[in-house]
Amino acid sequence: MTKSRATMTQVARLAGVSIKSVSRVINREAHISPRLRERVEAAIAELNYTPDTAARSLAGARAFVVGVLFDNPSPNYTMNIVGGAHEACSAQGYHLRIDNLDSTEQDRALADQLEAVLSHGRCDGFVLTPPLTDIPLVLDTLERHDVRFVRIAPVLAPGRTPTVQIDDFAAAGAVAQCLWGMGHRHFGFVGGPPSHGAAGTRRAGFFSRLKALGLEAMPSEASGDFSFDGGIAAGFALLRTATPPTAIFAANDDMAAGVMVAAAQCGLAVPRDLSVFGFDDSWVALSVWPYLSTVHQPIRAMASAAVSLLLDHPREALALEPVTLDWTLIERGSHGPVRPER
Amino acid sequence: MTKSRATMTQVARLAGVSIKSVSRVINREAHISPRLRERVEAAIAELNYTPDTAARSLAGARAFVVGVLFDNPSPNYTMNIVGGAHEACSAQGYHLRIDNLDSTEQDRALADQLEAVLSHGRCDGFVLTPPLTDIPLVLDTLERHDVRFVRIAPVLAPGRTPTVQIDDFAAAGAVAQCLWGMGHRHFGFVGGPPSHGAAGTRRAGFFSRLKALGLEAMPSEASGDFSFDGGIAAGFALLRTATPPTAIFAANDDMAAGVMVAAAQCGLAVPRDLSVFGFDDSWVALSVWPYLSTVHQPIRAMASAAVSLLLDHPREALALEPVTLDWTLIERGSHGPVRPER
DNA sequence: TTGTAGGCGTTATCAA
DNA sequence: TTGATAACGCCTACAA
Repeated sequence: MTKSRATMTQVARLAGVSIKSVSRVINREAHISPRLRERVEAAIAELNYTPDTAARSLAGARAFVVGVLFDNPSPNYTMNIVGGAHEACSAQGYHLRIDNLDSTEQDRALADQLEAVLSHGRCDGFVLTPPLTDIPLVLDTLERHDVRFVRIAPVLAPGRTPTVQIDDFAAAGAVAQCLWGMGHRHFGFVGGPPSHGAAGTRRAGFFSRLKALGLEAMPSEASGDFSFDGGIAAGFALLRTATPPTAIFAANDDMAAGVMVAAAQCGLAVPRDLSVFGFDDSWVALSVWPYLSTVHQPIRAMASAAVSLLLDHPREALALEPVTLDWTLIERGSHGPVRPER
Repeated sequence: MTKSRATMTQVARLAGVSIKSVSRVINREAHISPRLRERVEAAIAELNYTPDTAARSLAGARAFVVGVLFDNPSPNYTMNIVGGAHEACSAQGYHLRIDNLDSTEQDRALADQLEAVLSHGRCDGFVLTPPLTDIPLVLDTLERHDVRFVRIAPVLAPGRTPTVQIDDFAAAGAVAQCLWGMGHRHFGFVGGPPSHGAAGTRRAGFFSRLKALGLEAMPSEASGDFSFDGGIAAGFALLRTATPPTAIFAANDDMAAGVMVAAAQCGLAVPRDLSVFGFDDSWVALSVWPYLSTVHQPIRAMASAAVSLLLDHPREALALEPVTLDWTLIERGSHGPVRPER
């Protein structure tokens, strides 16, 4: 039952062609007659042939390995990235490597971590996720080593490298629009740490739309650090004031969940007394009650796209034009119309 | 700066030995004189040599790939499994494959999924996670294909295959003990679906200890399905009764978080009016307020151990004696002493 | 458009 | 205890 896998030689024999021709078909090289290709493909199908990755990487230039570099505390986010990247890899017979860096380290230590990763084994390219995407040292080191990489949702120097992203600015604007449409006029915003640049973009999109809508008093602000704890603290800071906002937009879901906790502690019911909006549509959005209204970010798809970018383009032809995927406004239970003033 | 990696031949030349001897040292084979080994190791260190995985797998019997098979909806759980497994793999120069099966499929479809996974590429072994660990069809298929695998926290036929686990029974007993010690006498238990056998073990451990402690009225029960939603529903079922429990133990954290929501809806404050205990110490435990008291399960370590089991033992020497790791009772904010009867 | 020869870096076989 | 030498399955040159 354990029949050994077919080899290229066997395929060639069955198709009555040379092994090199089979190789050409497999690698979609040019200059092959349709007739030959057809016969080879038939043989491949009949033998259920799959090229041997080890042999290919030994003989050729490719390692058939793609790496994901991450430093994101949220397992939800990372799992989606890994899942999406892995899917794209495995569809093309590539392996996925994942390496967790610690960007809070000193520059020197971070550089060492990177060197270790790079010397660990051959790799055809890397996918970078925030906040690594915005650390100059990381980009510099990778470029110096002449390694290909694609960044996901970077903020720093967007045009510098191949990129996959969503339009954070527009999405945050849509949140503002939605809340405004429900009558809210007093807003709060919970931002992220400087290292997560996307928080800044979301803030800008939110504020900009509100201003365009005619809002005069800009939102009160508090800074979380993209964490649940930070969200609770920020929520208190925003809510325990003379004129608390009726709607709070947090730059990610974890912080939004924290804001909901703060609201409950303050005796405020969500969404009756306070509307809350998050960003990411991560796992936590469905682990709070009411379910969190948020912006869905297609993280898996973004990671897949990043890998495809890496694999589908020859070494020097990586488009620098960012690939921009669609976000979706997810209106669940944590927001609603503003209550009439008492 | 991009100096190409050293090869075995170069090491051999530098050490003044044959390439085969280097190979022997690398693979820790027997019958090598200390002197030779020493020289080879010096050369390896000097050249900073790392064996080429592709070449090794082409020439040898190993593929240098380990697979993780999962079907667990919780990204936290899966991420920890993947992280731990990956760590162990990469320490030994192995790649990690991850494959998501859908065990809700019909037998036939599930078998097809497995066949697809198995024919996808060579693999030196698999790590199975619940609930796949307890599906006879999966075990049978894997064994029929003569594939090595280790199960994590299986319930079905524990001695049948190499296994890594914790003592769910004892851990659940500790929860009972803790709650009992705080004066609770009216308990509720939220169980899981039959497919997740561990829920049954936890139930048994909880009930058994309570009985040993002298409790007469066994806990009221409700079944969630290991989900947040299920936990909310189960919480309502348990709480909206004439004599609601003062403490509820849920078989996992997601359900416990749901119970907390139900409690809040019922006007019960946690832990003042109701104590809640979860199991797993997953991400959600720190995304609710108060933080969830729970049992810490060393998931990463379990996955690492599973991979080590696979890699450190020759084909037929996989110990059947289960490897049992330690759990920890994590007492956070969701439980406390029972309130005196009103 | 197709085919031939050689080699990638390692392990396996067999001999010394 | 060591060392030649032949695979492993494929790709890169080059030739036809």
